[in-house]
Amino acid sequence: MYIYNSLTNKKEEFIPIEPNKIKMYVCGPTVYNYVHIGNARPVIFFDVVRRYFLYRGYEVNFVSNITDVDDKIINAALVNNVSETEIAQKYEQAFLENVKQLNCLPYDVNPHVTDYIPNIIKFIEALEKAGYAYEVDGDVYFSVGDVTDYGQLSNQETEHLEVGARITEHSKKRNPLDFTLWKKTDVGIQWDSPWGKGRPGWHTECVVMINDTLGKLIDIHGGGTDLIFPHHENEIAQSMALNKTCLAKYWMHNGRLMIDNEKMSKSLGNSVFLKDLLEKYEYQVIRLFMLSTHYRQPLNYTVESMENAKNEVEKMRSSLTTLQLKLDYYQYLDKEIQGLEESYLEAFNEAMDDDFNTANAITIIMNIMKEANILVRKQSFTEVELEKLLKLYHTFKLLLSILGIEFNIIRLDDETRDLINKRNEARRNKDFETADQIRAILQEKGITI
RNA sequence: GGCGCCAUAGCCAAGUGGUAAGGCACGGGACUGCAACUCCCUUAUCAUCGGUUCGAAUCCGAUUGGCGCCUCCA
Repeated sequence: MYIYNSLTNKKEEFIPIEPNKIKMYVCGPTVYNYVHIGNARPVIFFDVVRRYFLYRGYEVNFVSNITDVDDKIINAALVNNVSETEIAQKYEQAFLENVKQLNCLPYDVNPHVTDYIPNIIKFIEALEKAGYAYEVDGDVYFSVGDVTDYGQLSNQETEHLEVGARITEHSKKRNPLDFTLWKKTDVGIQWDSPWGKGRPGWHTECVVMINDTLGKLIDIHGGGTDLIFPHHENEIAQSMALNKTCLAKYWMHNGRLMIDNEKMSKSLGNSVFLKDLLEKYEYQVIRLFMLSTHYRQPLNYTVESMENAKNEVEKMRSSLTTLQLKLDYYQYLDKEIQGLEESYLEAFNEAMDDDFNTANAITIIMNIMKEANILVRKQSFTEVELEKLLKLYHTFKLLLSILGIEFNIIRLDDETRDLINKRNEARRNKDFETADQIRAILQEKGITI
C-alpha cells in the first residue's frame, strides 16, 4: 500500500509502526458554529481510510479532537450572552450528529481541549524548561528559531515567510514566526497557570492530545491542506522540540472543497452548512460526491455535480435492490457462499492501495454493477447463475460499505412472494388491471418490480 | 515577495512515456401490456507554443487561464 506523505512530498509504502495496528488522528472542528460542507470532506475521506484499513485486517485507533477553546467561541459566547461551554456543546452535538448522519463509524476518542488544560500547561512548561519557549508579560511563545528543520512540512524557508508575515507593531515576539503557546486573557474563559490567567494557543492542543491518546509518534495525521501551515508545521516543531519525533509517520492532507470554483468563505457569502446539505441529499449522495475525486485534488461543489452523484446513487440502489429481491425471491439470499468475486476485490484493492484512489475504486464497483445488471435480467436462473449472482451481490455490497455507502433493502416474506407470483400469473393471463393493482401494493411495501 | 496546485468530451473524472478507464446527461435502438428499472450503440487526441524521444495527455521550457497557502480556516 502506498500513501502520499506530505512530509516528504512523495508516495511512500505504508508500513505501520506496530504490525497490523494503526494509530490515526484527524484534526476536528472548532465548535463555534455549524460545520460547513468543507468540513465534511476530511470527515468522509478519513472515515473511508479507516474502513479500508479495517477491511484489510488492521486494528485502527481513530482519534479526532474537538476544539472547544478558541477566540471564535469566546466571541460567539459574548455576542449571544451565554457561556463558552454552552456554545461549544451545542455545536459539538450538532457536528457529531451530522457525522452520524453521514454514516461515519463513531470515533474511538474525541478529546476536548478543556479536558486537557493541565496537560497543556505541563507541556508548555516542559517546552520552556527545554529552552524552546519564552514568556513575555503573561504570554508564552514558542521559539521557532530554536528548532532545526522548521518549515519542512510546508516546504517554506523561514526567511521568505517573514516577508509575508504580519508583524504587529507592538509584537512581543522575538521572531515574527514564533507562535503563541499560552495567551494572557482578561475576557472569556480562562485558567490559572504559572504565567497567570489565560488560555492555551491553538497549536499545542493537538500535540498534547495525540501524545495522551495515541503516543509520541503515530502512523497517520490527517487534515485539510490549509492546515499544513502553520498549524501542522507548528505541531511538528513542538513534537521535535520535546519528543524528538515528527509526531506522525505519514501526514495526509485532503484538498479543499470549492463552491462554483470559488473558495468557500463567509465574506463571499457562499458557505453551505452540512446540516442543510443533509436535508437536501441522502448521505450516500454526499459521500459518493466527495469520493468521486481523488482526495488530494480540489473538489468543486456545484448543483450539477451533486445531481450527477444523485443519479449514480439511484442506479446503485436500484441495481442492488433488484439483485437482492431476485435472490430473495428464489430463497437464495441467505445461502452460504465460499469466497467473493476475487478479480473485483483485487482491482478494488489495487485502486485503494494506490494512495486511496477512490475514483478508480468506484469504477470497479460500477463494473460489478454492470455484470450483475446483465445477469439479473434473465427470466430464470440455473443454480450456477444464482450462485454467481449471490457472489456479485455480496461483493457489490462489501465494496460499497468500504466507501460507507449502504442501502436498506426490504426482505421478502412468504406473503409477498405470493403476491409476486399472483402478479406474474395475472400478467400471463393479460389481466393487467389485477397486475397493476398488485404492483401498487408491492410498491407501497417498497418493492419495485 | 515566497511556497504549491490545477487545466482531459456538455458535465464529473481516471490515466503521469507506448498510442485516451469509468460515470452522469443527450441522441438512436432493444426489452415491456404500459411504466420504471435494465441492456446495446454513439460522443474527445488531453489549454497554447516549442523541445526531448522511435513514441508524450504523460518528461523539460515558455505562454495563457484558474486556484490554494504564507493571517482564523478542514
